[in-house]
Amino acid sequence: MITAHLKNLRLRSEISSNEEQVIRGLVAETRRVRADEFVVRAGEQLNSSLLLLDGWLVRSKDLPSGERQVLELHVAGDFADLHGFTLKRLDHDVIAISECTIGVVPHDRLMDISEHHPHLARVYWLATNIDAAITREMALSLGQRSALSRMAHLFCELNVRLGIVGRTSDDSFEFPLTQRELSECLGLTVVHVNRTLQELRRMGFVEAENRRIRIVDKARLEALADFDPSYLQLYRRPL
Amino acid sequence: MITAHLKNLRLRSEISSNEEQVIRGLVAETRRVRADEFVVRAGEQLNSSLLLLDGWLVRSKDLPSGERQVLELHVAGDFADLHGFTLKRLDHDVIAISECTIGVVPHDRLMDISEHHPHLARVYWLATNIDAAITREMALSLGQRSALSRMAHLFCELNVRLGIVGRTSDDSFEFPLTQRELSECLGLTVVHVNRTLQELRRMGFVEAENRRIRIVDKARLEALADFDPSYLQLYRRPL
DNA sequence: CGCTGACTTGACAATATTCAACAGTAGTGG
DNA sequence: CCACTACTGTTGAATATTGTCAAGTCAGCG
Repeated sequence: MITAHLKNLRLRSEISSNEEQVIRGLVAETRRVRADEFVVRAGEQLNSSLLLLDGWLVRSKDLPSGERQVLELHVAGDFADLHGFTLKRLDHDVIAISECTIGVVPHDRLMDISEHHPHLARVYWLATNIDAAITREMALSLGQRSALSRMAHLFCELNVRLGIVGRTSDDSFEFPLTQRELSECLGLTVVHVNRTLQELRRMGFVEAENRRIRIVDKARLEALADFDPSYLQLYRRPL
Repeated sequence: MITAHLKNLRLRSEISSNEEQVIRGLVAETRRVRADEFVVRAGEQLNSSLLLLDGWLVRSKDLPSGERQVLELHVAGDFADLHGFTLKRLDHDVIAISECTIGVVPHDRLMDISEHHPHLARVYWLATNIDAAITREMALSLGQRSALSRMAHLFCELNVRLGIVGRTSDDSFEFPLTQRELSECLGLTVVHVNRTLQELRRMGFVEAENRRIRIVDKARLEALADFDPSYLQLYRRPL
């Protein structure tokens, strides 16, 4: 299960077999959570971080008025709150979208990496920085892209990220979000998401049914989305 | 000049005098850049990071169609691209808004911290994570807040961040952005920013003239913005 | 069978954008 | 010193995009 996580790391930098052993020793226990469960609440004091082994999580923030914005979607292999190691209290909630299997990583094991494995510490620093890059791209979407382009962009990104961890087949992937949840990702209302999704279908760019997205015309979808995956840092670098 | 930077760090965690010496030795050279100059371009290979000593910088991304979104505003004391140390290529540009003084920090000095000063390495990891939290709050603004509330929120945030580094007096601060640049921060058109700013003035919440913002009614501005500064992590924690 | 939640549709309203124009200011160069 | 240019801020009118409200279908489930 942790292989998805290793794929993510190895795509971006060299991991020695010794480091692999350290990584394999990170998870102290495995938790199973149900859909819609709050996994971490904003402001709560943390002493462990969560490695998502299977399922979907979101980071989200609420306004007092009740509106919710999803700031990042997490899939298998992602560290959902590695930034909690230094922040100690998150500024956002972490909520399960589907049933999830989560590896609990105590902060003292991350502290051990920080103290004794500087290269691996940089690998994980990089991981939080890639995370931030994904959030920046989302902010660009929210600020500048139209509803149609925004939705297209999200599907393109997920197709790449799920591909890395072997969760796609032929540009299609499981997508457990309801249209309400999707609307919270895109900063739109449910009604408008419904219409936008229909438009993407009508144009023949995607199919969406049975909690599954299939990208039918990838080239045109990417053009519509202005999708350039370089923000995902899909290459190996020395650290 | 580096004292602003130290204030930012010390607000969030303990810095020993030995660590302070290391920090004071980070800047290899000082650069001066003019307003509107591109300081870093997206995709460019990096071997140093930039500590902003004075002036204003932005991180921004462009769409092929020419729209620009500012993803973060940087003021004195901020590391503008510390994440470049691990990323090696940024996903965004860094552009000077005003004339700036910038400390150039070679990556080999950061590497030295990573290898030999694990606590300080965590302090800087924390810094990039706080940065990401600021971006998340901006994404929340872009996705869920109205134009009026979004603008109010930005002013509240800047008032706090500038206050930390001693750049405010009595809830007022220099604000060198044009309305066009402000519109790129807020994901709005210039015309709409003009009207929104007038509305904030008309309501008696802020004054804005001569490249300066004065917050007149802070309590009501913060209420309008739903401003809760906890995402800025304004407390000292053990690391 | 009657709920409930997810998805869908239509009519209408609000928010923000576009386009066009003009005033004021600062800087440039003759 | 003045004409010229360019940029910034401002305003009005028309338009587009997205949101709101209300209602209805459909499937799954106790």
